[in-house]
Amino acid sequence: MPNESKSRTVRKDEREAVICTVDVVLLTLEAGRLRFVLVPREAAPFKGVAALPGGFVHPLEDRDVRACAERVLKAKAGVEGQWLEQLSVFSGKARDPRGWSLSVAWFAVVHCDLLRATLPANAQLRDAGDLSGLPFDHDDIVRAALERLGSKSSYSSLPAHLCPETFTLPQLQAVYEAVMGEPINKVSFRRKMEELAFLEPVEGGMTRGGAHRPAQLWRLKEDYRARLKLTDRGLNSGS
Amino acid sequence: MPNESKSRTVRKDEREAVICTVDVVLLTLEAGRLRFVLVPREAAPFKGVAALPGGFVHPLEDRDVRACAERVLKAKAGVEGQWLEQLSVFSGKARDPRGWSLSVAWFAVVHCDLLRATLPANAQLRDAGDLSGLPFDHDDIVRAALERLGSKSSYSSLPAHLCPETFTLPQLQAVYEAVMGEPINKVSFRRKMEELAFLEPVEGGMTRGGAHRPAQLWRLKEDYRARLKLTDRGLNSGS
DNA sequence: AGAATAGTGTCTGTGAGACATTATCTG
DNA sequence: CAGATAATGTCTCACAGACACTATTCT
Repeated sequence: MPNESKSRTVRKDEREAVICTVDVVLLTLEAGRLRFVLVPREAAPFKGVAALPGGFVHPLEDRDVRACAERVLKAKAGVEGQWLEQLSVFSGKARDPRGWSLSVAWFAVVHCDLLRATLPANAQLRDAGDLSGLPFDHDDIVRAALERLGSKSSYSSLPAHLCPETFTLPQLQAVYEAVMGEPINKVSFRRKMEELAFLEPVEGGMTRGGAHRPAQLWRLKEDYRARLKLTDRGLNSGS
Repeated sequence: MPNESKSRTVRKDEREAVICTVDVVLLTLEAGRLRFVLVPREAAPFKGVAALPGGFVHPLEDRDVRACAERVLKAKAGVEGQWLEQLSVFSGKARDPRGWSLSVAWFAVVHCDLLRATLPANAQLRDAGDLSGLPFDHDDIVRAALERLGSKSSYSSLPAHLCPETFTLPQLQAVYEAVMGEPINKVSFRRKMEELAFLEPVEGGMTRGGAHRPAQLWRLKEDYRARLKLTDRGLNSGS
């Protein structure tokens, strides 16, 4: 950390300044497809272009970069987010025409109903397969987020945050399959869910289902719900 | 990214500035024990205190934060490092008495002979179990590095970088065990190594061993040696 | 020969996937 | 009752660990 070589001191002139920002890949699952949020940029560069929700780090307002990401998420996408996890830092001279920049990239996950309820009108949901036309290195950031999502999902409670409050096991399985991009064995899936034990059954089947046997409803156990605050266990620590 | 809320613009006064730094946890294995490098801080705060090798991000010199970490590693520990991987960002107002700071933490790995050869005289190797007296939040950073090391090791080629150029399988197994903190089944270990296929045998056994059967020497295949440049696959991307 | 460690062959239990069967709804 | 999907029981195969045995050196 702050160990300055003695020949130089902290200079604050334009050329030395580091532009510190945060970018969030906010993912959701809608109609079985992964999508992420883009909002039009309010200022130059790339003014008006659809970009990841992001913003400068504000030392006076933000307790740390996590708080900064939460603030940006709330301001740009109107969402609190149910899962927020640090991805990686993207940095360098080339990525931002204004100069040398450092962006702490995050990835977040919400259920699409929650998202739709508060998403600003000018925001768009882009299909995860389409990374065309993104400004800066936002395509790289989205790719990193998708990769992380895939690798983190088998098996954590993460994908359950793409579901509504309550859900059936077949629904949840479909989400896992969408996120990991491959079919899962039904029996194995159920065994795994039971073993991991972060689900609890809800009273009352799924009566209004259709012409078939109703399914049991489940929800995340209490401990696994308040993700935003408690994330950052395991690999990713720090804020 | 850079989407500034319209009520404020980038102000460069002291209170708004973000202190951008890099800190590296440089790990090695010596006499079967994990150790990490500490160097005395050259300037206030904590002048003279043993701290992680670190320094300010220099936009004029550093291509990106990875290059910055490499520069710091070279300057403070005299080492090029064989594995360098982004850990996480540590940030906030409290961690540095000078003000709101953002440190990109890295973890690096070297063989102890290489390290000892160029380590500055004022540096020290601290046992991984001893996190006492570290300045800033360096104890948190080291903890994160150790956790990452443990979780990333089973089974990647990472621990092999804690070995000399050539090594025997029993030696390598001991390294894995030290890093993961638990004994490994010999047969499983060998099966795994063969399956992962990043090792190749070296001509000539380990004749001068002792009163027992000599062991085959192995080394990392070409592709797995130049780690510094190629890392950042899988989870951690960006720089 | 005996001690010590390297390296290999084989057995077994665990767990994941495939498949089949039973259960429960609607029309 | 037929059709549809949920839920569960069971078989098999792959794999990881345990154990035992063989191999090769030095004293």
